[in-house]
Amino acid sequence: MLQAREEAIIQTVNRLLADKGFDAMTVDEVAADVGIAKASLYKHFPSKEDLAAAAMVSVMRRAQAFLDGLPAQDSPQDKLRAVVAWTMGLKLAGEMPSLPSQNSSLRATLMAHKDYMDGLMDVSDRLGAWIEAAQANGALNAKLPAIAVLYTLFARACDPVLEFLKIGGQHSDEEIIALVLSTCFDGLSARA
Amino acid sequence: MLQAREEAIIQTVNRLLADKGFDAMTVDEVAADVGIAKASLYKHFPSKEDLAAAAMVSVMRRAQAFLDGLPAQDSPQDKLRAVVAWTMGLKLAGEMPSLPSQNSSLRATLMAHKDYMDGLMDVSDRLGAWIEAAQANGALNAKLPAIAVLYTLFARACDPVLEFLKIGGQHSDEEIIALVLSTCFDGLSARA
DNA sequence: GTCTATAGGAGGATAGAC
DNA sequence: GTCTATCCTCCTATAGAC
Repeated sequence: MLQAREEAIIQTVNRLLADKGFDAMTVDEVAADVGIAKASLYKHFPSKEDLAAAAMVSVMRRAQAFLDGLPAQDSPQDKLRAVVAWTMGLKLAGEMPSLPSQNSSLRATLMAHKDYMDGLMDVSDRLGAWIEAAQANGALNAKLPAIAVLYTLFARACDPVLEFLKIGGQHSDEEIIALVLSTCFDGLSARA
Repeated sequence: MLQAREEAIIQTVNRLLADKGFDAMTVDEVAADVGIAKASLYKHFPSKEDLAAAAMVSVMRRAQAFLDGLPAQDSPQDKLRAVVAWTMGLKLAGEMPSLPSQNSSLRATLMAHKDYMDGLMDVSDRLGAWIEAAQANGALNAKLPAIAVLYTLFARACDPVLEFLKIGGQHSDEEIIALVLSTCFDGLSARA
C-alpha cells in the first residue's frame, strides 16, 4: 500500500523529469499528478532532490535488470550496442529523467544516495568490462581510453540529437535509434 | 560607452551561462559581477531571457567570424572538423553558454530574436553545404541524412563528455578535443 | 499519513528619486 | 542611465488539526 503509493510517486516524478527537467518540475505539480497533498508527499520523501534521486534509482534498477537479461552468448560489443539502444528507447519514450549536469544541491544529494551510487558503480563496472573486452578482441578502437568510451555511451542518455530528430518527425523511433547508434559506433566519416 | 557597457554585460552573462546554466544564473548575480545595479541592467535588456539571447547572438557572431576565416582551399570535411574543434575549445574554455534544451519562455524569446535566428540559419546553411559536399566526395557517410549529421555536430557544443573528461584531469584540453573529434567522426568501433 | 493553511525565502521585475 | 528600495509571484518546506 505504502510501497504502491511510493511507486506511483516515483513514476510521476520520472515522467515529469523526462518532460521538463529538474528545475522546471515543481513539487506542487508532482503532488497534483499523484493526487495527494504536497504535505503528504513530504512524508514520503524529505526533499525535491530526494524525489529525483528516487527516480534515478528506479531507472538504474531497470538498467541493471536489462543488463541481467542480455544473452550471455552475445559478444561484448553487441551487449554494449543493446544497452545504448535500450537507453535511447527509454529517452524517446519519455521515461529518461533529465537532470542538470551542473547543480550543486542535486549532485550532492545524488552522491550521498547509497542506492544510486551502488547502482551506478555496478553498471559502470559491467559496461567497463565489456568495453575492455571489445577493445581486446578488436571490435572497439583500442586507442580510446575505456573511460572515454564509457562516458560516450552514457552521454547517449542525454543526447539532444534524439529529440531534435524526433521533433523533425521524419523518422520513427526505431530509425532514430539506428541512426544515432550508427553515428556513435561507426562515426560520421565514411567507412572503407 | 553604452556599447562598451553592454559588451561587458554580455561577456559576464556568457561566462555565467557557461558556468551554471540559464536557470541557476540570477540577474542579481549578473548585475553584481558587472558592477551595476539590477535596475540599470534592466534599462539595457528587458528580461533575463533577452540577456541569454544576447549572449547567444554574441557566440553566433564569433562562430560566423570563425567560418569566414577558414582557408578556402581546405576540404569540406576539414572545415567541419575545424568548426567542431573550435566549438569544443570554446566549451572547455568556459565560454559556451549552456541553455536548457527544454524551456518554453527562453525558446520563445530565442525564436523571436531575429539576429539570433539569422545567425543560426546562416551557420546551418554553410555547415549544411559542407556536409553535402563531404558526402558527395565520399569523406562522410552518405547514408546519413545531412540534417542528422548537422545535429550531431551542433550537439558537440553541449556534450557532457567534455566536462567529465576535464574533471577527470587525465587529459589536456587539446587531448580531449582530439579524443572527442575521433569518437565523433571515426566512431567507437575499430577501423579496418 | 492525509489534509488545509502558511511560513519563509529566492528571484524577476519595477517605482521613483537624482 | 544609475541608484535604492520595494513589489510580487512562485516555490520549497513545515505546522498543526484530524
